[in-house]
Formats: sequence, C-alpha cells, structure tokens
Amino acid sequence: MFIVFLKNHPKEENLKFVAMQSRSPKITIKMGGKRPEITPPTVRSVHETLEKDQNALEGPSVPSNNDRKETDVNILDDSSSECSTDDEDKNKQMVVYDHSMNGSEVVKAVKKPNLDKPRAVSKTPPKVGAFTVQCANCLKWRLIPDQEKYEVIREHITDQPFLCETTRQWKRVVSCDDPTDIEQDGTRIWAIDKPNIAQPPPGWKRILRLRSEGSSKFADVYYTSPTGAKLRSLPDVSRYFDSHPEHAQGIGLGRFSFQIPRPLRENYVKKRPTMAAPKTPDTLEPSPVEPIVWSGPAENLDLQLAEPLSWAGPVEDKNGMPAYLNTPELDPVNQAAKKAKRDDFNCL
DNA sequence: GCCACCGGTGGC
DNA sequence: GCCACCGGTGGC
Repeated sequence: MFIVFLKNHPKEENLKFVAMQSRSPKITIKMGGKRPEITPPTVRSVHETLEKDQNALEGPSVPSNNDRKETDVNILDDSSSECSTDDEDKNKQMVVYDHSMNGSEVVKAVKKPNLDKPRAVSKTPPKVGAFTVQCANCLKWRLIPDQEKYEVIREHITDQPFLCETTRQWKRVVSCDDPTDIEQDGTRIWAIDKPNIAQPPPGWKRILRLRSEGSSKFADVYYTSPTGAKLRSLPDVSRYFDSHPEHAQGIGLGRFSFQIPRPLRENYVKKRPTMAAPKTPDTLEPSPVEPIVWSGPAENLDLQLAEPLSWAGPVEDKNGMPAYLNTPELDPVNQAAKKAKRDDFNCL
C-alpha cells in the first residue's frame, strides 16, 4: 500500500497532484513481503527527466519489481532529498495529474515554471500529492483521483484487492494492458500506507501531515470533527466524545486510526539516538592498566575470588581463532565497513 | 494567543 | 525499534 508525496510550491497549492523531481532512490515495495528494492539515487537532466516521466506515464512500461504479488497502495510526495543542491533544485520539474477531465484522468509532464527561482520555502513539510494503488493482477500503478476514493480502497484493500478494472468506479477505462500511470523511478518520495484503515465517520476528516525530512517522525495524523475540533490521538477523540455525546452516536473509536505511513527511504526520518550499546569484545578498547596497590598484609597475597569472573573478552573457536571470524557482526572490520556504508546514506 | 510543526518519551 | 501520545515552541 503506497502513498506518493509531493511538496507543492506555494503558488501551486491549487494543484491537487503535483510531483517534482527529487533525487530519491528508486524504491519498490511489496506489502507484507520482501524488503524494498533500493537503487542508488541518480541525477538526471531536465530533458531526460521530462522524457522519462512521459514514458512512465504514457509509454509502455511495467513495474520494475516483478516479484510483487499483493496489491499496493501508495501516496507520493515530491520532497527533494536533503542532499540536493540549488542547482539540482533548478532541474526539478513537475508532473501534473489532471483529474478534471470528466473522470478520464490524464497525466502529463510539464515543465516547472520559473526554474531559475529557488523554491520559496525549502523547509516546509511536503504535502501529499497523489494517491496510487497497485493492481493486484498486473502490478501496475493506478492513480486514484482523490483522497476519498483512496480511503475507500484502502479500507477494504485486503478483502477487495485493487484491480485496474476498479478504476471504472470513477468512469475511467483502463486495463492491465495499459501502461502504468506512474513509475517508481526515483522522482518522487514514496511511502507505504497502512492498509484497512476505516474511512472517517461522516462529517469527520482524516488529515495526514508529513513532516520535514530529518524529523523524528515521518508524519502526523489527526482528525477534524464536525465542529472543527482537531484531535491528535484516540484519547483526544475519547475526550471529545465525552464532551460532545451528540456526535458520538454510533461512532466507535474503532473508526479512528492514527497510524502513519512509513517512508520508503529509510533515512528520511532521523533515527532516535540509541543508548550506549553494551560493550562487546570488539568494542572494548584497550585502556591503560591501573596498577593495583595492595596495602594489606603479605599473607593475603594468595587471596582469590571464590567464584570465577565471567569472561567478556574475545572468545576463540575450536581452532583457536577469534570468534568474530565466524560471526561477522562481531568483526570490528565488518562493523567499520557497515558504519562507513551508513554514513554514505547520511550525506552529511 | 493560536496553531502547525517538531521532539521526547514511555510502553510495548 | 516502533508507535502512541502529548508537551514545547516558533512563526504568524
């Protein structure tokens, strides 16, 4: 289940579905199954990007991940990577999803106006730009015209897998033979949405607010009540019902879910600093040995501990070799390589 | 003063 | 490590 996120330019707030190029890695994902496939980010020229987006939206293409079986739903965002530069920002362009054509959605790539101007607010959190669901049969992505339809699909995605034919609900004629609406080509930020979330009760609206890259959380969910109250948690909703019993009729807390999507890019969210890890043999640093000063009587020199100390030092295998050679996670060299790899992703 | 956004933390 | 929950705060 996917959502594609877009960060709208302030002047483009009226555009419902806008995607801007970013250097996000290409990611595909399979619900409840294999890990996402991530390929390194690439930088493309404006021309290349335009051509590729056109191909993605109009040309014959198929999802790159062939082993997906389940239906996915998606939300897209545009937000560029923290590693992007002003020059790269200039190369951004938009893909506009125009669903205003009587249900016959047309997706077209357009050049972003004012490419020379940097985006007004680079720190503003991204906005959801598009919803897309994967056909359970052909695995192609189908854009969903609006959030309401998306929420309907999401609510029953497990029991009623999404198919290309489902788009006929909004009078769109598309089949598995048609090219995918949108491709996971690294030009957008994708997020895995949670399946089977109930539609908000009548009069209520479920709002998803994305946070900026590097935040401690990816997003926040809140509900707006019929009275306009903004509720941030189930206890909030419960308290609201206590004070507005007239709005609680027939509405259980089960109708509310504050689950947030998960970004496909693992480093989108700042990792919580971990507690100091217990020292393992490979992390133990040689430290200066303090001389033991013994001031007791000489006859106590043979004093020994009654119980043997547990040994936390390197353990040898049966051949007398360090244990970490058989256990890569204990290998200090292996650990250093892993750390270097992690640092590569941080771009800091 | 309000509120969107963010950080922290306790519980699991 | 993830998530639910809520307090803090900067910008308006």
